[in-house]
Amino acid sequence: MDDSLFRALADPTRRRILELLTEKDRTAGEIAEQFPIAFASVSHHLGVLKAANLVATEREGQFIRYRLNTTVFQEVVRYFMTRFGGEPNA
Amino acid sequence: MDDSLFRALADPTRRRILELLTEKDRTAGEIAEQFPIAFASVSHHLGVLKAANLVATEREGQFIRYRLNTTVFQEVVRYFMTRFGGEPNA
DNA sequence: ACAATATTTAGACAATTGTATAAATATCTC
DNA sequence: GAGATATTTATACAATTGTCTAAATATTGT
Repeated sequence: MDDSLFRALADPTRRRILELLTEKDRTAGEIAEQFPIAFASVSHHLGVLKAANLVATEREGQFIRYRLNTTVFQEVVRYFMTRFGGEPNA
Repeated sequence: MDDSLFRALADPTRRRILELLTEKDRTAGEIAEQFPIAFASVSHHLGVLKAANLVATEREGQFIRYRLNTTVFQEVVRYFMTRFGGEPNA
């Protein structure tokens, strides 16, 4: 399991971004305007999420649209299920 | 979902500690000797895991035994299932 | 080609974090 | 109670991170 994945999930702003993307795909600007921090800061968070493969992007003219990479979330769930989902210890 | 939980999971040493605890409960010393870092550093990590409620402790004489708190892991799985486990977006 | 809009990248800085050593606390044995 | 073992807490420091402003890149429309 990749280290960048858990580091990416460690920040509350990034988790909020992911939750926004569960509702619908959004452009960087649409995402950024939901937060009180600078656009450049949100862009940085988006970069972290993308590096962790939690989101994917597609250019649409001047806009860049972000969407969830649901595959990776399934891997996260599998990680927790297999390692920690079992019966309690002796 | 508590912020301390995700921050606790963000460190690879701490995730390794959790994996060790899936095998069997262990004392702080047994855990610490698995890592190349100082005992005090491992103790710090154990404190973080405990603060996040990912582990619980019980004193056994001079030893302190750590065990997984499986309840919290189920909450983590539920978090990912409910928010990100659904169908892909439009 | 220029100006406007959308987004990222670069550089700087303060806050957080992981690690270390040393000191403190707790338990056990003699 | 003194000494040994187990563990945590305190303090310091280097590395990482989140945020900012300013500059750079990309696209669109005139």
